[in-house]
Amino acid sequence: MNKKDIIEKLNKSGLKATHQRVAVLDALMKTKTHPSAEELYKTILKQYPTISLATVYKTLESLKEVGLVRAIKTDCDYVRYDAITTNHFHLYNPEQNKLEDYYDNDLKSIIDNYFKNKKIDNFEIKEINLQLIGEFK
Amino acid sequence: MNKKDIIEKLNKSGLKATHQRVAVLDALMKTKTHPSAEELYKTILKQYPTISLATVYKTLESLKEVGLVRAIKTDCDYVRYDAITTNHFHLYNPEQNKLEDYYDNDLKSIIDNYFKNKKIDNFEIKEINLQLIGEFK
DNA sequence: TATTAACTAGTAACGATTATTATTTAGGAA
DNA sequence: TTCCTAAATAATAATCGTTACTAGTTAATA
Repeated sequence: MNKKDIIEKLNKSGLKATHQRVAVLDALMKTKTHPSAEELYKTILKQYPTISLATVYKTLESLKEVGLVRAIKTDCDYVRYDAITTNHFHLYNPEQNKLEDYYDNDLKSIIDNYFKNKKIDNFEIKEINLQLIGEFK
Repeated sequence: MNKKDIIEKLNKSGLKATHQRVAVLDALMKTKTHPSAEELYKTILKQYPTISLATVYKTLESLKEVGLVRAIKTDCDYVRYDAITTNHFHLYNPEQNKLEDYYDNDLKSIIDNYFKNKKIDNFEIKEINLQLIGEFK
């Protein structure tokens, strides 16, 4: 995705398309490692040496609020981020601290269909968060 | 579950059955709110006024290592704990910061069966972590 | 181009968690 | 039972990811 598209994405979400926000969203969309704010900051510094770590945090928070970005909590002690593309799940290994996307439309359908029929008392599902813990081979 | 059973549980797991560990496990098993270490500490203080917060943290870590306790990460900024009984899922609302157990053997079977047939390349599942985000009514 | 609300940089502060260390204790051996 | 010792705890300092603060800057609109 090029810069124009990113700027449009931001504007559509009601956020000012600042250089910093474009840089953060761009960097996050380009990686598959689900970086922390700090990792993202270090990456962005190479292209944008004056950006502040606090800005990266604040930007991620703003992007999260408008739904362009998702925070992923794992067993590790910092938050990792995910540029939202489509519904997917995650594979995680705590020893390696490795986190990967897992796309599985079949499983997604199965779970979605399940909850179409089975309603939970006193709870309305907005989002399904599935993390598979295990070992990468 | 009474104290004797808790002590046995600890011994079976290879942990010394100290008063502190019994108190922590007992308190965690008695609640359904999935408390944080600090909340648990405050609860335990009433019965055990000399226990230290650091001990609660360390104890939870030990119990987690042997599989008697599970850490639950949510959108909120602290870790919540769960005395493991049987496989279950969680319902969570970020605004209310409310976290509840969700038992659903049907869904559990569906997912387990799904992964009996469908293997993920280069990944062996050890545990399935499902959080349903939504609104309590 | 001028205006201004929104945003950012730099840094201090916060708070959940972990590390440290002197003291205490659980559980096995004598 | 008493003794012994490795393991655990209490108290508190330190850590570190994240957030708050504030003076200065900028994107977007007229």
